[in-house]
Amino acid sequence: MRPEERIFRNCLASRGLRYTPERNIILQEAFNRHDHFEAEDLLYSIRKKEKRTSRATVYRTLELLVQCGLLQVVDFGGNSHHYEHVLGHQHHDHLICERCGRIIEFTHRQLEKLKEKVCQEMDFDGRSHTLKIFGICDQCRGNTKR
Amino acid sequence: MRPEERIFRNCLASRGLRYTPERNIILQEAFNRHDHFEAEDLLYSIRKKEKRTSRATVYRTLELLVQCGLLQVVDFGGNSHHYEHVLGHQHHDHLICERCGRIIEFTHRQLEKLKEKVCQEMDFDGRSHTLKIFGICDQCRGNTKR
DNA sequence: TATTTATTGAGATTGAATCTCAATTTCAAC
DNA sequence: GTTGAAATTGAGATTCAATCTCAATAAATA
Repeated sequence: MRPEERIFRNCLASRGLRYTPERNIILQEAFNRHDHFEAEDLLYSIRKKEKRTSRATVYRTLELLVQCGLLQVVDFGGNSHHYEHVLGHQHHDHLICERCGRIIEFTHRQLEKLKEKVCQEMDFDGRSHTLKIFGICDQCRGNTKR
Repeated sequence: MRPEERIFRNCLASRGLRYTPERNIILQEAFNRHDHFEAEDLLYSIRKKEKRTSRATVYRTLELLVQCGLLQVVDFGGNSHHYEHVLGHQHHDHLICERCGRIIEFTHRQLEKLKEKVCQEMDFDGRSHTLKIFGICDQCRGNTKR
């Protein structure tokens, strides 16, 4: 059994909830993705495969996956939520290209340290953070056009 | 004339747009605020003062104020955009209390440096950034309750 | 004055997300 | 395997911020 499935099953069980076929399909589909995705995308993919699932169930299950620590909500400034995997991915932050919309992940050791420092100075119990840097990516800078 | 008004007038003029009474009211109201606000809040405040303005105009004018560099959109994870002043406020980042929703601003010199470094390493032309640290604020930690 | 262009506002529309509730499924207890 | 309690689902309604439409109006220019 894939690790995400075991975790999801356990998390559900611990709350008296069931591992249903629908939740299975949505879990599979969410973990087939290798980058950020939106709820509507996921719904669309599932329906294209003739697997019937309702919009409500997709949204509900994504919420459960977040609560179980398998997914995370990331906001990139659009009008919809994006999700990304937590399991098997160390914490990272994002570079966002304002021209092509590409999202590039990065990590930097010093950032964690800096965060600690800020929290100490501000007397804040920091638990998580997001850093987004907006700008122009290398590919777009290469293109003089547009 | 207040600096924000001069800037707005200039910015509009340079694009062949007009400084209308409605735009004036919205500018005033936006700059009376001293913290983050939402478009609907602003509309409500204006209407409470018997100044008639349409929803469409508020949204359109806020967009203009962003384009003119007077306001900035900030997302705190809710379902609506928040705006904050740019003019007269140096760049800052945010601590967000997950318990009481309080938003605390902070700045840290090292963060700017770190950003430069990351961009250099990633070959990215960074233009702006946002760092949000989520956690529990000092006040809420003081309250053992809840 | 006539013409062009920008602006406004009421209301319709969009679109993501959530909610409702009857029908269905699952599970545990008997 | 029957029964009852609880969880789950899905179709469609609803919410809500945000945007769009378009006719009426206002301002600038010729």
